[in-house]
Amino acid sequence: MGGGNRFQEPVRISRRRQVRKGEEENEVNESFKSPNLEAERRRREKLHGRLMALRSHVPIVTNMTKASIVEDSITYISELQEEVVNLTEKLHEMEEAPLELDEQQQTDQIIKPEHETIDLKEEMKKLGIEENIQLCKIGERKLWLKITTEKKPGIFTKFMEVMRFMGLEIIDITLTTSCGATLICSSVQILQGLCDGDSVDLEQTKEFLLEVMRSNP
Amino acid sequence: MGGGNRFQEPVRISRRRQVRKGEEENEVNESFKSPNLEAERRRREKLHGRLMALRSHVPIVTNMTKASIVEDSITYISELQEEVVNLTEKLHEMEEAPLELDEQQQTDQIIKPEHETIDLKEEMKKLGIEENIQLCKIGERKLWLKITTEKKPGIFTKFMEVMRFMGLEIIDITLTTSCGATLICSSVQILQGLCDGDSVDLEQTKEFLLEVMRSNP
DNA sequence: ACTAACACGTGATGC
DNA sequence: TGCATCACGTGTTAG
Repeated sequence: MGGGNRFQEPVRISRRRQVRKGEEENEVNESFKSPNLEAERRRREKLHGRLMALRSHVPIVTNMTKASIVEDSITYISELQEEVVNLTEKLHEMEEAPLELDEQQQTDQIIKPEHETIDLKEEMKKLGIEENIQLCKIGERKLWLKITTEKKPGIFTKFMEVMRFMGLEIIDITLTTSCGATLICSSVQILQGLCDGDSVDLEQTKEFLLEVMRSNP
Repeated sequence: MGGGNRFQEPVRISRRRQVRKGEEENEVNESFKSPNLEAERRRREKLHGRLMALRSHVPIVTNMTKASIVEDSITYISELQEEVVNLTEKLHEMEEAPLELDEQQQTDQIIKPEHETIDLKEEMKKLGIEENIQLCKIGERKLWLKITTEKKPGIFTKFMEVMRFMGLEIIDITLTTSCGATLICSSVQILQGLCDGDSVDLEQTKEFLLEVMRSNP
């Protein structure tokens, strides 16, 4: 792209002093003829301004030249259009399936209730999920715990009962079921017992929980 | 917007036969001077083509005039940009929380843990929390529900029992206690009953839940 | 020297 | 009659 690139600055002073000849006239005119001279100027300015405005709306400009501005704006419009299409697609997908998950098997399970849960435990082990309990002391009288286990109908209720039995008050809790497995995260407040002086016997608590969770309802 | 609108068709035959005068020359030239005449023509054609292409990319065109084309393209770009912003916003909202909450009072309350539990119910009412249940159908056999209520020891267990009784399987759930109030958000799968042909009686379900939650343990 | 891009003034063309 | 827009050819400037 050679050549004088930058927009040429307006001149305004009639630098062209030319002679015009009418069809049958012959004499030389220094005079000024142009009924629409000013109008044309306004038109040019207008277009120029519009182009500059357009340029300001386009993030990437390869060249300051008029044609390039228009060209870049075209490509930009195309990009925007495609982006809009993609976003709407994604959004519609999301509306149908609010949870991300592993896509496939997940949604199949959730959307079609169908036959429930034959061989949950095996499915879980196939997928590499194992029964697991983690405990963590996060405060003087506070615990955080994570439980992964197979999905059983009464598991959550049982968990709540155990918690109450152990004198643990639920501060907050989240439960998620997926692929025949259940994940529970919760932080609890220690109300009574279980507090051996200053410390809590985490290992013992963990074993107890594990045992209870494993026993069938 | 008066004036010759439609693009003027190219003329190509030099219809202007003018006399040019050099700075100090005076004689009349019929001759052809134009080193860059053809180049200029190509440039014009180029810009023209780009403008037409731009016009073809913009759905709404108020006028065929050059300035209008550029102007319309600007507004179109703005619309597209805004749309993109809106879509991304919506998408992000969806990723974080599948459904909107009431915002305000909620977050304000949740942030301050402070002193525990004297006059729970009164405190809740002071802060403007009222027992509230929202239900929302988010799929063929799926419900989303939000419950705000006062903090009661057995409320969560009771909730689980009620869910099981109603044939609702917990897909996921979060519980948060704060300032003597409890917030429960959950999405559930409808296993049995409650499904009246295609639709679910949300209002009835809601009333039932409300009643159960209000009754003391 | 050569090319590319610009602003200018002009005649023409519809409204 | 104006008025707005166009294409054209040109002089000019910068790479």
